[in-house]
Amino acid sequence: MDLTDNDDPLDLDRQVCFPLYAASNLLNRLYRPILSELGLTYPQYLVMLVLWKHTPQTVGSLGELLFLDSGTLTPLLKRMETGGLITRTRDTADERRVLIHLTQKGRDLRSPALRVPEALAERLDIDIEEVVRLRDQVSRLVASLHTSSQATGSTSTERKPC
Amino acid sequence: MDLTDNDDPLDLDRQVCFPLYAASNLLNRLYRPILSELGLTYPQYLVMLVLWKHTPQTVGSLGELLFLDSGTLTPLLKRMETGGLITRTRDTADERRVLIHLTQKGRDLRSPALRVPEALAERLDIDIEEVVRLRDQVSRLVASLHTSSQATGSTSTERKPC
DNA sequence: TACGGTAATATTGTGCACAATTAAAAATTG
DNA sequence: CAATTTTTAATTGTGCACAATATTACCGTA
Repeated sequence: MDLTDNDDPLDLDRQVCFPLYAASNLLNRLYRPILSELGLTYPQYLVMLVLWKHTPQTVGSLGELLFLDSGTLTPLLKRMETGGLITRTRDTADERRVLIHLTQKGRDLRSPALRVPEALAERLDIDIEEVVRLRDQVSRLVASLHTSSQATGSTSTERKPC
Repeated sequence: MDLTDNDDPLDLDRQVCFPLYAASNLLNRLYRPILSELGLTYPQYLVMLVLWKHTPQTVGSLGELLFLDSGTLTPLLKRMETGGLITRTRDTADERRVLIHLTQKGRDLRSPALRVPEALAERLDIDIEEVVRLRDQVSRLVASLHTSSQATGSTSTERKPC
């Protein structure tokens, strides 16, 4: 039953990526009914988190912060524009850029969204200390993944399986 | 700069779910070119991991192991059948079930797939100890998410934000 | 001031992921 | 055994996620 007591590199229990994949799916499933009351999907909620912090953003700046590209963001932002949460306008100073601004409706959504974290917490059942550790460890992985996706070369000697 | 030095519950850096979401996307992006050489996507690779371990499976048993439902698996398995990796046949003993068997081509794919973990490891740059800790912590989260998605009631007093 | 190169966004096509619904077979129960 | 309920998978419709490509705008230089 020990997860490490196994020498098959293709055993599901030895995979690092599968728990991350499963956790992401399960969390999305948990968020869905909560966010649907606000008329948001999870990636749309992430865009709102960024915009509530600092406006305007461009498609590119959102993509850097959320690790998404225009192929994902452009249609997503169009749906949010249709929903009346944001505006998409070409930057007159640089016509290549598209500026994303919040509408009043988008700003007003922040207040009810403040209850989202606790609504989610009600559906979970984990020690808060462990969650903070988990967050910081996954964040380090994300940072590592982000840099390794840019530079193919590596300097470390210690490597790891996934 | 401290991630915890912040009292805004809607700050992106305080989210637990966002790093998991980002890590899942980034890992999938990393797997893609490696698995495409085998003609697999990441969820298809997970199905193969299960089938290489034990055959046959049903749509339901695969769904339980991978936390996916028939809406995702049915079209995915049809593509794998079209690709010649598996067969889908109704269970004669219980006509509701669909049995998933490996074809010879599917079995033969295991040998080249043995190199997938190391191919992925080459593109990462993390200490192996930390990865094992991460895997076990995320696995506990997945277990917790799995149970909390079934039973709405909870007994713990300590809750956590996300 | 054309022009080659680069940067930012949009488009296209494929494959998930899921809620909600449907369909059919099996199990249960009166 | 007939009616009801449950189980299993498929279908439908929406929204990501991404690679590859296209489009348009900026930028530098000769």
